Amino acid sequence: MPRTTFLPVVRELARCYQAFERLSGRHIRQLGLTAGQFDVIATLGGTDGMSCRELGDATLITKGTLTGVLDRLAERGLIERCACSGDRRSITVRLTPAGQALFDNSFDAHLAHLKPAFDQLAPDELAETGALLARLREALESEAPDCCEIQNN
Amino acid sequence: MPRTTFLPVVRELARCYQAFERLSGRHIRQLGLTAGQFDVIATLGGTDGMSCRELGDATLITKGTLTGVLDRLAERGLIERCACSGDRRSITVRLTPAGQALFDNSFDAHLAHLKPAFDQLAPDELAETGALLARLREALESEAPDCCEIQNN
DNA sequence: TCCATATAGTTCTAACTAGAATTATTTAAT
DNA sequence: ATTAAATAATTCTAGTTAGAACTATATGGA
Repeated sequence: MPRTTFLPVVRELARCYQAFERLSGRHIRQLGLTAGQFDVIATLGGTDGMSCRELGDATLITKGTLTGVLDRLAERGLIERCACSGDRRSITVRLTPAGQALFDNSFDAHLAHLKPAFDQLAPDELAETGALLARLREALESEAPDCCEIQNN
Repeated sequence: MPRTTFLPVVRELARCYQAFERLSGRHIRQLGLTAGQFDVIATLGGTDGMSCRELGDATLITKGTLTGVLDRLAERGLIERCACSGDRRSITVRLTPAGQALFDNSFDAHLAHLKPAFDQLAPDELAETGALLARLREALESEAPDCCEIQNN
């Protein structure tokens, strides 16, 4: 019996993700940012700030890592942390005017950098890819619950 | 105009890859290995060794990183490096008997750990996912050539 | 009120990451 | 034979990674 029908899919998933990171990362580095830093800037752009928790959820950056990423962005004056919510455990992270300016100047340029690659697929192919990836992700998540929330059995 | 038809796909790609890494990594860590270490063991398993270059290509591990991964595997006696090829710049990396035993004991178990997730998709869905990922990867790679091999224009 | 538990963010550790620079060796062209 | 360019692996740097431990604050019972 063929014991690994899914291994080729795993391989393509990894290679595809890596190819995206390479194309995307090359441009982001030209902006003087890392992938994680750009992710934070792009997520905060157009909002009036969010907590570390929300930011971590939106960006896929783990909370332990997020602290360091925010430290470096704050050092460069691109974001600011303030205790503006009622909960004193929580902080609100927000783009500074400089961070907002960077977002305005770089986000569309970054999309333009990526667009030619995605234009090579037909719209319905792209949509189908997204749908299948979502299905696969749900399957993977159902076997690896985010936290300890193993639902009864 | 909708300026970002492809952003949702990017998002799903990242989330799906991360979900896989989480499911896979959890099991691999129980074996006392990291993802990269397991990748090397799994790639070398059943072969009679390969060079760092071949290993890097097969595993998606960058050559700078590979040195460190191999160092740690060698420290633990799971792989060995020897200068067996004609080219004295090159080394051959090979599983030791202990490494081979680890491969024999863990590879099938790891597949079994992943299988329930992939079983949630129909075979033709899996095949279609793999095909679309391959198409997207090719598109991404065509815009970000691996090295400096920009083909004429 | 007091206590157990949960949550927000930070800190810590070992390992991985890309990319650039370095060393040793090989190959190709003079 | 000699030199220039290419290649294999290692080293180096700054940053990211997951996970676990930690501190501070909040919340929901007894």
